[in-house]
Amino acid sequence: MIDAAGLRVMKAIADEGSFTSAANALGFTQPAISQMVRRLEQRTGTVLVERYGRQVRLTEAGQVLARHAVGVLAALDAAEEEITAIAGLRAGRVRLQAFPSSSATLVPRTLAILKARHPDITVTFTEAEPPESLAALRRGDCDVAVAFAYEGGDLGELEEDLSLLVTRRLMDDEVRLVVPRSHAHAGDEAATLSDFSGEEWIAGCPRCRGHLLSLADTAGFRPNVAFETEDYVAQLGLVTAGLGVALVPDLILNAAKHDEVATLPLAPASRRQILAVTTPDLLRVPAVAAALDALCEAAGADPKVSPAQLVGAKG
Amino acid sequence: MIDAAGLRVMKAIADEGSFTSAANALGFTQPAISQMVRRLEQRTGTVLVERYGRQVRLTEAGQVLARHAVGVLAALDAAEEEITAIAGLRAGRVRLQAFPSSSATLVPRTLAILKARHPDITVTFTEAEPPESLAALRRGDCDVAVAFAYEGGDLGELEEDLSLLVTRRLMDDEVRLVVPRSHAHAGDEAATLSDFSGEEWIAGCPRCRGHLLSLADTAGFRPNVAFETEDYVAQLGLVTAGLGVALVPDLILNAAKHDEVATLPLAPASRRQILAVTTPDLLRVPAVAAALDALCEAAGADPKVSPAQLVGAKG
DNA sequence: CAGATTGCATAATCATCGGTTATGATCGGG
DNA sequence: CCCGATCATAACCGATGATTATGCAATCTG
Repeated sequence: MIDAAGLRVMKAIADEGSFTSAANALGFTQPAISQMVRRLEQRTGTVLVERYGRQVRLTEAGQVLARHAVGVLAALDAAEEEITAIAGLRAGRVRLQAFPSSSATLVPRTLAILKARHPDITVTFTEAEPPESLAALRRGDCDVAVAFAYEGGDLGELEEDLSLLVTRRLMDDEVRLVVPRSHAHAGDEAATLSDFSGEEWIAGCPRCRGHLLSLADTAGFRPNVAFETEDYVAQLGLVTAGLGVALVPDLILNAAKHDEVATLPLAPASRRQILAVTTPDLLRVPAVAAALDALCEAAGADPKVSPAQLVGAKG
Repeated sequence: MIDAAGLRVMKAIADEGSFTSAANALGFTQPAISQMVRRLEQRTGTVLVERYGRQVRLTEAGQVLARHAVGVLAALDAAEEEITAIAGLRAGRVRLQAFPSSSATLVPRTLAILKARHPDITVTFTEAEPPESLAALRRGDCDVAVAFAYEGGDLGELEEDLSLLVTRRLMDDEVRLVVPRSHAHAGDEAATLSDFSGEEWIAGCPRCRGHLLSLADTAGFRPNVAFETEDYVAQLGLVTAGLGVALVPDLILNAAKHDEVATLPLAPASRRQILAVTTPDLLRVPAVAAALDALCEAAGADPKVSPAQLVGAKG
């Protein structure tokens, strides 16, 4: 019944004192004001302005509208300002979820970049394994999920349902075999998995364990998994103690101290892809786009820095 | 840029969780919501809803709009409610100005009627002589002015400029000659003004004095005005004390005690019209219209009661 | 007092907005 | 694997809300 335009007009009349001035103030012509008032009057069924001679005055009802206009228009302006702040990255929120081993290096670097570039957007970070983070993304509880996908026997097979989602490849994370320094193969240039079929194995998270089993299956053995822990530092400790060998991604080795163990590249090499995942719509949200850019940059997936350089520099 | 309709839609989506439900809640069809959202999105340049599969969720920007919608829509409702209250006489204001001698009878009766009939409208009353009350009306500081106009030598001549104003005739107020009980003509049925050319006169307000001079001029003499006071009770007191004679309207005589004096109708009779004056626009304001009706009723100008009856009953 | 000026109202016109119905595409469930 | 639910799109259409042109009345001015 009453809309913002009507209120704006009433307030302009109250402020300016005449239809003509109100029209000028609003950038309209005088007849526009005339009929706007007439429409308002017949909509509300009340007299809003009192015409006396060639001057107009607001009636009580008109003053009521003009008075309310102040608050309503202010609220609308505030909403608009908030929206444009979000659009202009002067505000906004990104809810990031990343799997634990990325929290050590990738995420902190991303947050630093984001903070430096857009200090006014607030970033929320939650540690979550890909199944949960992707579920949160689907549920709407998360804007960007950092996940990983092993390149299994059949290359490119992603272990999660990524339909309806968009992914951005951040980096390839090579998986290495970690053995004690004292191990017979510790000095090898590369490790052939079948050489370690008799070892005791230390497995990581469920999906990593699945990957280990898959690789071993290809190599023709079934590994003897003696320990399971999601804590990579603990895995390295167990290897150091000579209690077994483990497959550990580069991403971890770059972040955790591992002087006491030997890390061998696999032959043939095995990698996992680190992916940033979001939805097509969120991709167009400035803050989310900025977060994705920061992730790429932190991962070295930016055109200027090739993934190889980055991995090489740290390995 | 953002209007109330858009906010209403965003809030409905937030509340209902889907376009279809929102459309039902608002009484629209689903495509209406679809394109409303699209318009809003391209106006603001931001993504407002996130489509995931066949469900929609608000983005942060969308939630901002939905959040602001609550306040804005509440304010609009409040404004609308105030307007309809005024239209329905459940609220509203009338600023009444009346000349002093009407304050005694006419105005109190009017206020009582108004209060009984529409207890929720607030009436402001200011005592003012017609020139000032009409000026206030023109200035917009008053909604209804109760004025009087003498029917001078040339009948129907109104002493005020009533262009642009509307008048409603409330009653005819006959002017009587007031003389001491002891006066030689105290027992006459009617008074011929020329018989009193030698008297000392007690004049009232400037316009009443003007009327006296006009009547005397017609009767062929120039009255000797010994006293001037706007206080009618004082006038009666002066007459009682034998200090002179005075022309006093019936309206006063009906209200003030005057046992000690004789009141004679003039021959030929002289009257003043009591008028309610307002502007054409204000006439359509419910509270003003109600006030006018009450005035008419209080004055007996209502069709059911003729002015003659009323005046006769009280004289 | 007449004429110029000012300010609102009205008429005719036109673009856009904001709704409708009809239909298509796609996701999720039986 | 098909069906139902949900959103998107297209075509259409009336009402809204602006414009220009003009009229009329009040006020100011010489």
